[in-house]
Amino acid sequence: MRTLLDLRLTMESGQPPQFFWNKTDGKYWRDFSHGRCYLWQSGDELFFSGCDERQVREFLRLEDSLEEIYEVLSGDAVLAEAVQRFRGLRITKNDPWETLVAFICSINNNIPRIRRNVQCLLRNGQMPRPEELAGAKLAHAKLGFRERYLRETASRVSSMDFGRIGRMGYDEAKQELMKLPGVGEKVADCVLLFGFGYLEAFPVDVWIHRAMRAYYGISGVRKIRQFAREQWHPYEGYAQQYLYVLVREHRPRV
DNA sequence: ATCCAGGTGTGGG
DNA sequence: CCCACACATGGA
Repeated sequence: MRTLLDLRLTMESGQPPQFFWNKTDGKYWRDFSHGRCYLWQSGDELFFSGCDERQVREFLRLEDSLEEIYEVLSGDAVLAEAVQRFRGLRITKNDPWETLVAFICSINNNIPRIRRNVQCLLRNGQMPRPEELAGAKLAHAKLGFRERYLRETASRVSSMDFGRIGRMGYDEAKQELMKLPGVGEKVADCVLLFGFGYLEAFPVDVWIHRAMRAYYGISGVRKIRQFAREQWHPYEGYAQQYLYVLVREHRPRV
C-alpha cells in the first residue's frame, strides 16, 4: 500500500502504539485474538500481515488528508517547519479502554516506564476488560500511586456504557471522562484524541507547555488551549503531535 | 543526592 | 482564578 506515512515516527512518538506494540527487525507487531499482526514500511510502501487492510487504514488513520491538515497547520512558521521535518507523522486510532489505561499509567511518568507498566498489565497481548482489571492483582505492574486510580476507574467503567462517550460532542465527552478518578484534563484529551478519535483534542503536558512558551511565548493551560483552537481548529490534535516531537527533539528524552 | 517524567487531587490564598 | 504540595517508581 502506498501512502503518505512515516511509520517509525507514528509508532514511536509517544502515542499508544509505543506502549502496546513491539518491534523486531524493523517490523512492528502485536498479538490479537486472531493472531499476530505485523506492520512494516520499505521506501514509501506500507506492508502488513495478519490483519486486514480495513483495520490498518483505521488504526493509522490513512483516510486523514495530511495535505489538507498541513494547510491548516502551516499558518505559522513553527508548525510550517515541523510538518516539513516530520512529514508523514499521523495520529493513531486506538482502542478507547486501552488508551485510558495507558494514559492513567502515564501520570507523572516517563515513556519507557509507561510501556513497562502497560506491558505488565497485558494478558496474552490483550488488555483485560474493565471488570477483569477491577479485580486483578496489580502489584506486579508497579504502578505506584496510579494503581488506585486504575482500579477505581476500571470498576466505574465496568458498570457504564464506555462507548457512549464516543458518540458525544467533544466538550460533553471530556466532561464525562473527567468524572473518572485519575482522569484530569490532560488524560481526558489523550483518550479523546488517541482512543475516540477527536482530532480537536489538544493534550497539554509538560512538553507542550515548554513548546508553547518557547515558540509562541504563551503560558497557562487556559491560554494555550484557546490559542490552539484559534490557530488550528479542527486539527488541534495533529498540531499537538507535531509540536510534541519538535520540542522533544531539542531536549534529550529520558 | 536531587531532579524529572505525555498529571491528578486537594487544600490554600 | 492561580499556586504549592504529596503521590510511587526508577533512570539520569
